[in-house]
Amino acid sequence: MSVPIASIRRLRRSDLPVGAVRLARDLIGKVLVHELPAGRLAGRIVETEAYLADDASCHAFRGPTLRNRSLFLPHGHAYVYFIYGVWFALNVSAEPAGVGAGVLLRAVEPLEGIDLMRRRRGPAPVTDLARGPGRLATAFRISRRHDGLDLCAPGRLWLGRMRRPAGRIGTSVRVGITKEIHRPLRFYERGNPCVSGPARQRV
DNA sequence: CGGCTGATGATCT
DNA sequence: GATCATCAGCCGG
Repeated sequence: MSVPIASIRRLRRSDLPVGAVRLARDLIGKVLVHELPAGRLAGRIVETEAYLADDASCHAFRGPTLRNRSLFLPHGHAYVYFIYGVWFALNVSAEPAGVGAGVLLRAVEPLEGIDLMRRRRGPAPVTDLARGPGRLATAFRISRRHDGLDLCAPGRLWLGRMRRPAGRIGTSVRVGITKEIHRPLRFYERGNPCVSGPARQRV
């Protein structure tokens, strides 16, 4: 049973920077919260990637479709997609309405609800529970239902801030893509063991 | 620890 | 029919 952290405060839309690169950097050290009947899940965001409107690896690059339309909502909305037939991944829309761009949440450091996360993820070290976008969505029970949700509106899924500041932020190329592979659009808290991938990816 | 590989289904061409 | 913003499990060092 994890102890609730009293001072996680909701972020309003005006607290979030506009623009995928700025938002991706800004979300490091912020908190993802999902309130469930069984308890509250919370985790510090430690790894993100920016996907830009003019970026061939962004799902919105070729214009809106049924799948990617949430990326065109005003910044601060959830875009959830299903990948590899198995996983969901959570993004935050990043630009004004009509511009398709977002920030992929790649990893969080679990703060609250660790038992609940394990119920979904199985017995795993705390550092592994939400280490990677698919694991994060599983641990936080994110699914297609949450696609299009306003993360800045009153609701169960939201972004927050806490006292603890972000550590040093590292930058690198993005993981697992085949287009625009050289753009430095991945951000992470340096040295944090909850950052995804092999050790060199969190230095 | 790190590298490799098969699984699995929605989406778009 | 190809592709895919991944992961668990397995094997070698």
